[in-house]
Amino acid sequence: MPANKPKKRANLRDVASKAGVSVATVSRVLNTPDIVQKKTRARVEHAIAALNFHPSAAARAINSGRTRIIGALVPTLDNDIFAQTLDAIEQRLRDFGFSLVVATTAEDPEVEASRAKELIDIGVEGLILSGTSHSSALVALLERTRVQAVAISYFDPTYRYPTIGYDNLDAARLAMDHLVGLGHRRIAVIHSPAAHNDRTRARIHGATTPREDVTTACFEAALSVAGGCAIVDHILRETPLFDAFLCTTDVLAYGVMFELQRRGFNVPGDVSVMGLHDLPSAREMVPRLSTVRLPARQMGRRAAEALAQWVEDDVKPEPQCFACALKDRESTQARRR
Amino acid sequence: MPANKPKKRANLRDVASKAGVSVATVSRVLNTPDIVQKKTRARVEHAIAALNFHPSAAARAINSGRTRIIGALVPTLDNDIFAQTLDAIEQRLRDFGFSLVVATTAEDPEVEASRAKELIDIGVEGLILSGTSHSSALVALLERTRVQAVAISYFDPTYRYPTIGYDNLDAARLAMDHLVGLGHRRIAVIHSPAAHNDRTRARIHGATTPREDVTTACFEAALSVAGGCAIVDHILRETPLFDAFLCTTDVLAYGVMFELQRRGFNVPGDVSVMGLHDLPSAREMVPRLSTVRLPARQMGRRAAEALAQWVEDDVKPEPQCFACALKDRESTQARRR
DNA sequence: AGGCGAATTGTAACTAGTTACATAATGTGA
DNA sequence: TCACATTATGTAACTAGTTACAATTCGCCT
Repeated sequence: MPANKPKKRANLRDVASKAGVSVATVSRVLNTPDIVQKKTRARVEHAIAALNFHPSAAARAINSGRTRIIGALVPTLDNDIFAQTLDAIEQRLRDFGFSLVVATTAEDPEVEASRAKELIDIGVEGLILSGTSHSSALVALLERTRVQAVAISYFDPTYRYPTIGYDNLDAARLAMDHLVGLGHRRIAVIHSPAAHNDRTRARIHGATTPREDVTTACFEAALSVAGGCAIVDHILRETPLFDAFLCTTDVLAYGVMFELQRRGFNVPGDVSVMGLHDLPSAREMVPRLSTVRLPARQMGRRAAEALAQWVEDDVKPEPQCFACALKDRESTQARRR
Repeated sequence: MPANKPKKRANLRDVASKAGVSVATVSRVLNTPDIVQKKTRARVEHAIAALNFHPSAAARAINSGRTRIIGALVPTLDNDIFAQTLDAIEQRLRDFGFSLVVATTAEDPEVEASRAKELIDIGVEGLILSGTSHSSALVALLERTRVQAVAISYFDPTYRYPTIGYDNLDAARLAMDHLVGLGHRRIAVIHSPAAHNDRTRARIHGATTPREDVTTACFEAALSVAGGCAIVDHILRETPLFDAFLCTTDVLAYGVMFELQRRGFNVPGDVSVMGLHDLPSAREMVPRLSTVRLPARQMGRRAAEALAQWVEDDVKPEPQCFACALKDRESTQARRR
């Protein structure tokens, strides 16, 4: 068989020789078409089409030193806790001409560091991290590569990277204030695994700040609706019913509420349930879930634009704390006398 | 002020001269360290550390012609319909050494085509599409650039790109069979916007295939839990209660069920509700949602590995259809006589 | 017709790596 | 101690673009 054409992708030189012009002219047609004479341009464009030419992003990146890619490291894509934030990030990054690469960390700092390394290896110009619990390897890596990073879902103005988030402790306290204000005294705090998760720890902290006459008991559940169901099952096996359940995330609150209802308890008649996040369905369920609204979309938007501007114009963003808001709905009510 | 150091990122040449070796040696230390003498290697590594050197991904890509990036185009990240699939894709791609770039299309083929263009411009080696409704611009683009693509969430072995999904029509029919088998005769089909969405249309089609004695009425709702609530509100305003609601996605079923319950209807006592997807919380809610399980994770895994192998070894994957399974739970029951 | 300046286009040197091939250094056996 | 094979390293030419600068072309005015 005769050597069949290697069918290699055409490059700029191929186009230039086909069109009978120099590489510079082709490059101009690509980048500043208006400074090229119409006739020449047409010839080049014809050659481009004929050769099926597509410029190589890598070669461009090598010259500009820019990839216009931002990476986001999130614990998991498996539930919708990050959905709205990621959606907002992706859309806002686009406004600035950046693309988003996503990697999941499974809530493990070592995994996170290695994912970060991979992202940097593919050339991301900035990273969006979740929270502030990161391995020293990650910090060293960012230091070394001078890749910019912002941390979301947490607020700590003293942190080495700008944090763009909300006050988790305060959000939980807001929820607890509400429950205590309704007269509840024995409150179960249901939280997701707290290891390596400063956001969860802050929420637990906010929920368990000692208060007169109030007793709290913490229970760790798997971060899923099923996890919320399971922990209720566990609790009811061991303990008399609490006055109220404070869940550090809506996902758990869903499970808790479902399981309580399944067992015949009336929410909020027999027991109040609070969530934290205000996922889209929280206000649609029955009863509508009382929760603390986290500014997920706002935060995503702001983090995206802050990072984009940092990368683009080298203006380090200020840390920013968005307010959380109590959403008093139907899953909580005053304690029965 | 004296010319401050440009602080440019060090490159391979800098490292070479600092270590007193050639660029080839530095490259070897990076890629095949074992063929470099220990002493030399140590010297180079020291220089690398001293200069804070990190190889440029772009320069590597230019040589290998590889970026090891795969792009995924999904309608939205806003709800959790794609969460599990994306999670599975991301994880499986990692096994093959690929990263995932995500872009959202807002269910609009024109937007999709332009996002695809952007992804290809940043150098993705393959694309994961949702369904088979795509603009001719997108098809032409893929043709031109010879970027491989697989389509998920749909099965059509005749489609120009390999489809790795499930039979939407059949899934809906499965649900309808179940409802009809339970004796329901007046059935409302609640679906998300069908424009440009072959998956939704196939489901509607499957749900509305004429059957003796059965009447169906279709209602389009916004794709959200709130959309499901709103459509129930609308329906109850106009029409006597249906025997059953068949929702073409669990997200809508959640809303439908919540709103029915809120209005005092007993599900499934007064009316049955079926979903389609089997999202993680479907089996946890009260009553547990009867639905048809879509193989979201499996499909994501398979799509990722199929595309990875296609890109890597040039073996075009076979279309693949995963089975859907009826999940008969508590939100459906036989029609009251 | 010659000169000037603006508009186009071309040449070649960059960007930051990889790698084929050549060369140098070392080790081993006769 | 020489021959030969290994092993280690260097040189320079690649990859695919961008761009500073030089050269050419063209129109227009005198």
